Amino acid sequence: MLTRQAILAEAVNLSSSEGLEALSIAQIAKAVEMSKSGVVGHFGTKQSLQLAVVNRAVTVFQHEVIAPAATVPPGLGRLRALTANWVSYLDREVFPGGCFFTRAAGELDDKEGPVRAAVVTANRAWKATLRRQIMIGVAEGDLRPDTDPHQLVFELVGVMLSLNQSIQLDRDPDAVHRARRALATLLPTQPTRH
Amino acid sequence: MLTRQAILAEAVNLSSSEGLEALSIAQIAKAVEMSKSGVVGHFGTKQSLQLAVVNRAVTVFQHEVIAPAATVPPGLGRLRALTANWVSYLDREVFPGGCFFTRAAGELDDKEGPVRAAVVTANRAWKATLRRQIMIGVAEGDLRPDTDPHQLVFELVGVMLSLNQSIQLDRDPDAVHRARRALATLLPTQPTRH
DNA sequence: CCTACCGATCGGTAGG
DNA sequence: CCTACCGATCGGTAGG
Repeated sequence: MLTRQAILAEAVNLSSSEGLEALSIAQIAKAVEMSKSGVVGHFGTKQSLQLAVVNRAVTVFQHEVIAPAATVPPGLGRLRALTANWVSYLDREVFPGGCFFTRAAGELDDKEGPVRAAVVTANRAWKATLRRQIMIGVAEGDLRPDTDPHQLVFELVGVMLSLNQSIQLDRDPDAVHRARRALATLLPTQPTRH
Repeated sequence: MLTRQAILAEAVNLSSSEGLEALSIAQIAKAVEMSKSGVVGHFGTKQSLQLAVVNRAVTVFQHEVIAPAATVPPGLGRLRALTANWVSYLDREVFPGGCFFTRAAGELDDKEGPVRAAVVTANRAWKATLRRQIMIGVAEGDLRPDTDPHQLVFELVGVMLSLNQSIQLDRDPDAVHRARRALATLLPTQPTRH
């Protein structure tokens, strides 16, 4: 089990910077100083390994972005915590090469199969988390009553995708600042309660 | 020269759906019913082929998105035309698998070299085009005087990245509607002159 | 967990 | 433009 974790950690890093498709059992084996068949033994096929990698990335994301926001009361406050953690997660490059899911999404667009499905599920769950906090924020009067939760999620995700690209492609030192400004426009800064 | 164009057309399609890295000379050769060395003869190396593909994609993008907006007067009007064409370009899937540049950007994040540089240049030129129209719009009083052009470009790009992902990953039939709503929020709907 | 091997595919070259 | 080949790498298996 310990080696399995070591293999997975290496596989997540490799697939985050080289891509989920380019993930190579041989490369992982070399990185963890093991034979190729030793690696295969833990996962069976490359596809199972890819699925395990996606699940591991989900765990990391939950730990880095979602869990720390759980201490903040639901609604606009938690929504702001979630987006702030999200910016920080991209800024700190928790995954080498930027957001693991953005990268995986781009790669798996066209390829049907369980790996794509796993990424879609993770993405959907994350959007649902955001939407839930938006709905609570609306119900509590901290967000405008005519707020369309799906629409706001769409726009929040846009800010994060733009941030990810600005960091990774443009290497723009102002990227984080821009993202925070955009978020401030989308979300009221001070949760003014009742 | 005709065969070169045929090879390029095939290469653009392949790299748009499979990725610029996964581009395979052998696959292209099969697709255009030619020998591998026949293909190589036109480009020398895989890297030159990739560069030619990027340039070809730039030409397509200019033809589909930029050129049709040239009839509209510069400023907010043209900016709105550019973004509308951009939405249409993603909606019609001019490139199979979504925006060629978004995909390439995600893939080339980490890999230094001329191919990455070409994508960065193309991306920068496009952002500069948007920024120029924003500045004219501000100067003409059609956009708020406190508009930060870089900031607005960042947010416009976010809308398009979110649209691309919604179409390609989520396959959300409301994606285009969401993008248009987001754009309407960012850009005044009626260019009210003087 | 290992070595040793399989068939397939890769980018690229030699020689014509 | 072709055939024929190169060394490298791929995912996966046999047999231990």
